[in-house]
Amino acid sequence: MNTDNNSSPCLGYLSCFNALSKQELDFINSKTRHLFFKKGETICKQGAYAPYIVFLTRGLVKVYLEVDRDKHISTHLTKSGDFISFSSVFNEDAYKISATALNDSDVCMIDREAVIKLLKENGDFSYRIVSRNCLIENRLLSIIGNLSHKQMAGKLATTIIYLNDFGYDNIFGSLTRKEIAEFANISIESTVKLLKDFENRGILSLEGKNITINNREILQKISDKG
Amino acid sequence: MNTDNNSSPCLGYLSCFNALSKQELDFINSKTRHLFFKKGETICKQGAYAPYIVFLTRGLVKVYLEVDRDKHISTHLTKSGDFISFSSVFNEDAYKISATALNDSDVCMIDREAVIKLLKENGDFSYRIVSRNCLIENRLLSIIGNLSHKQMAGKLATTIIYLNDFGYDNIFGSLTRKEIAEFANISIESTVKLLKDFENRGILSLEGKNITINNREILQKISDKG
DNA sequence: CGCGAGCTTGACGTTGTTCAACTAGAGTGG
DNA sequence: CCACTCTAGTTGAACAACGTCAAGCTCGCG
Repeated sequence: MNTDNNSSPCLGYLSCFNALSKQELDFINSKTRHLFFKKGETICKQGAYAPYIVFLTRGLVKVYLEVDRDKHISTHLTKSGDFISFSSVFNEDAYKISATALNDSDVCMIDREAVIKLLKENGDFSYRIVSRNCLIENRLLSIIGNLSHKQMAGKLATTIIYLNDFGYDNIFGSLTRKEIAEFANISIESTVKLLKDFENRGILSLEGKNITINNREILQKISDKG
Repeated sequence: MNTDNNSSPCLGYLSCFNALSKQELDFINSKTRHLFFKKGETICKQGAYAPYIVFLTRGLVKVYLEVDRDKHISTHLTKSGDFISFSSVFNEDAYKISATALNDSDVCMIDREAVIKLLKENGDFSYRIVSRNCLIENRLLSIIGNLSHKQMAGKLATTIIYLNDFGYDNIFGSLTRKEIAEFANISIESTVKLLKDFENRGILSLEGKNITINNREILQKISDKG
């Protein structure tokens, strides 16, 4: 982990921050620290003191819950231009989630008090935050739907579609089988077996880490019906 | 379902709405419809067009996902003074969840455009909404944690603690076994058997619908360790 | 060339759902 | 006031799904 203290206005061009005036942007930039994380490094640790709101400007990050010492479940990916942890910072002083860099990443740590001040003063800014948080809520609800009734094949199909559509170049190259399993919330072994099964049925192709979807419709059907 | 069109300022004394000026309150009240729902009636239907933000002023409501024709999973309860559906209404025009009255309930249906207007204009109001949404997000994360790794006993214990601590008088009197099962996300039969098991171990007492916790510590331990 | 992490495979046991049957109580109509 | 029915609750047995274990494989890297 490396500290880089130039306060370039890296937030300026990004949607939520568009609502800010030049003055407000300067203010928030003065309260921001810019950090670099190498692939594999932990950016947020669930349970740790959380004085910052974390924002990703470059890279790829997985966000996950640590439900037990060795049991993780990934909820979503984050790419440049989105918050890694927003709500974690609000109601209590601890991160509710952990986040790890899947690729080298640049991150802004923004002082939470500064964000709170802006939220209270700038309605347009907070409106955008509310709207963005609602998207996350939808995502979490859909995860709950998946976990609660789908069986393995459906969970994995849903996961592959999510990852594939996330819009990051060669996403599967950045993920191990274990990480895919943690998104699908099934065991590594089941993940491997099912991937092979999908391949045998012509639904997708495996080539090392890479996964190519050949029959999107069937995959979607498996995802839908559980 | 019964319409009651007097526009009493029923929102005035409630936390999020405290941020509003007299003028803003009048405005929001003029955009609000007051409805009565009998026990058992559906207040929101997942997938339906959602032009209103729904707010509960009296009663008890369960909020749940319909993951399949006959498979429901309850995410949380709502009592007077909280929103039933807030985020559902934001990003897309459909409710992401369903809600049913467990007891007779009074509800406000607030025009979403009016709320959006206030969010943009009143930073203090939107700040409170952001903060409240973060609580929901935490709740959803904890549900994901439960679903993803706990086994039956842990799920049920967690559920009983949640329901018991919700702070509604004689809560279990308002819930069927099926509804408890839908909170715990296990089958009705397993719910019944486990409840009896807990009773045999002296952890709780069953008397008809009523459930009394006798040994909170053990229940908490079962909930924690899964 | 050898080591280790990640990956793959099959066998086995556990968990929890499903099914089927039965009971209790609440509401209904004769 | 008593059968009758319908729903909610209860119980046990059988089965399927899935995780765990154990073993072997492969590939990249020192």
